[in-house]
Amino acid sequence: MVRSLCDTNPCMTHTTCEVSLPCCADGGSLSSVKAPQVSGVRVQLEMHALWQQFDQLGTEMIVTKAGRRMFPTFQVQISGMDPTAEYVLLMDFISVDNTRYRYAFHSSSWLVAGRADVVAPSRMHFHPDSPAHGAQWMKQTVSFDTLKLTNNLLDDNGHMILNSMHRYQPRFHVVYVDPAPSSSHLNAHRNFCSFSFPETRFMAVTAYQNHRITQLKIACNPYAKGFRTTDPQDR
Amino acid sequence: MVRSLCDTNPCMTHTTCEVSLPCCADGGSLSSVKAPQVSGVRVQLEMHALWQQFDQLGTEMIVTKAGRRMFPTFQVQISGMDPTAEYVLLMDFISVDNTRYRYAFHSSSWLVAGRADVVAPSRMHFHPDSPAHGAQWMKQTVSFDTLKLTNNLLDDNGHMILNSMHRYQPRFHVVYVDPAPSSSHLNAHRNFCSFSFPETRFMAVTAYQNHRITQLKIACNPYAKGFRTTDPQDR
DNA sequence: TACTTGACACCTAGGTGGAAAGGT
DNA sequence: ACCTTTCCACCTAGGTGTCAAGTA
Repeated sequence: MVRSLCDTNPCMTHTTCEVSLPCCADGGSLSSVKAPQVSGVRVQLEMHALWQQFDQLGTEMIVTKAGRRMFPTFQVQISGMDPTAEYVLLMDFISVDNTRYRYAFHSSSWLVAGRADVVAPSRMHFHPDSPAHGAQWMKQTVSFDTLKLTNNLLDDNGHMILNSMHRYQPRFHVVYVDPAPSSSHLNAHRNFCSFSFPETRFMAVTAYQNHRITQLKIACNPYAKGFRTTDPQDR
Repeated sequence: MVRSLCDTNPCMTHTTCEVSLPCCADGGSLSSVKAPQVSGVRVQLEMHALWQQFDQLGTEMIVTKAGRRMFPTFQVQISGMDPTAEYVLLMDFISVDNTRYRYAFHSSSWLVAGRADVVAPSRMHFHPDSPAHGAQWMKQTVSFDTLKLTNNLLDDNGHMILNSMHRYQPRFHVVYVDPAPSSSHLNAHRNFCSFSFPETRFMAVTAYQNHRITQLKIACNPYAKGFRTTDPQDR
């Protein structure tokens, strides 16, 4: 099931929508003329049911100084690429709002705690297999399992820097590597398309707040098997 | 210290020598005209002292059905590449002679046991980072630590297929990826150079024969630490 | 009070040679 | 007799949440 379209209409529904790269954002009129290598690209989120299960509780992702993996892992199945063209795949994380949150244990809900802190340096995470041909990307699931989240503003390990107690939306970008170097700058806005899956939004935290999130992580993440007690809800 | 030269003279000394790719072997007159992207490439074997220590005892490498890593690992430091040119790095293993061996425990030596068995299918192992630019290859040691050896003639995991009780010489190849596709076939012999380090020769075995090799492996390979007794020769 | 850090036990994943069994 | 295969305990390497302590 294709869950994302590579068009430029700001999408307000709760399914999927396309967003522009910050550096290339325009009114939408220019970016609607996409290069044929990206215009047909379709992206499907893997482990969709698991993401939804977390999203319904309010997904939290741990950030640490050393860097922490995401769970669930962001994985996609891609189709519609030019098999012979070369692509770079990358991710970034954008702030969902300008808000700092706090968790109210008594009501088990997130409350606004003020304006967002100073914005962390925005980074791009290139998929380590980049660049590769369309055929390579499409033949199996593309996984960002090595991506790590950190709250260390001075991180020099290339991890994604996020502010704890802030909400983020992961974004996925497909960039066509134009073999003509002269045109690649002029047509940069034509050579990529971006995808956001609202069910992958999450709150960055240094320790889990919602106990039901903790339990779901323990139940589903194989590395947390040591904390399982009853109800072996494996895989 | 540069230990290998990219020339075409068959080298009979015990230091280093260049060998041609089997498919491109010629009299030597043609291949002496190398493309500038490979003519200056120099390769230095890492862990040279360790390799020599094993070589003096007669290096053995385990082969298994599932595939076994090499120890020591084949690692090289490269210089002299064109930083902006693209290269593919690969390895293969050639039979040192046409002989099958057996080990005489009483004399602790290898004896000829007849003609070589039917030759195993020859494979190339591409370094997983291939292709990459010269600058990338040169900036740090290139390691073939994921390469595995197998004695399974029907292996479909891409491992290197070797015959047990036969002797092999690892070879390392640097291939310049010519951006002009039409010329890459015509000039294939100009676009690569190869390196052999005699101290990396070894006997393929399914179980270690020389006990001193076993002890040296246990002493130096961190994964074999469980078998260490006295003399903590830890790295 | 509210959040962050670091040490820790407990996992997954997979690389070692040993030892016994299997094969020819 | 000689070689190969399989299972195993013991490692390395690193991903989990917990808990106590630290910070402001």
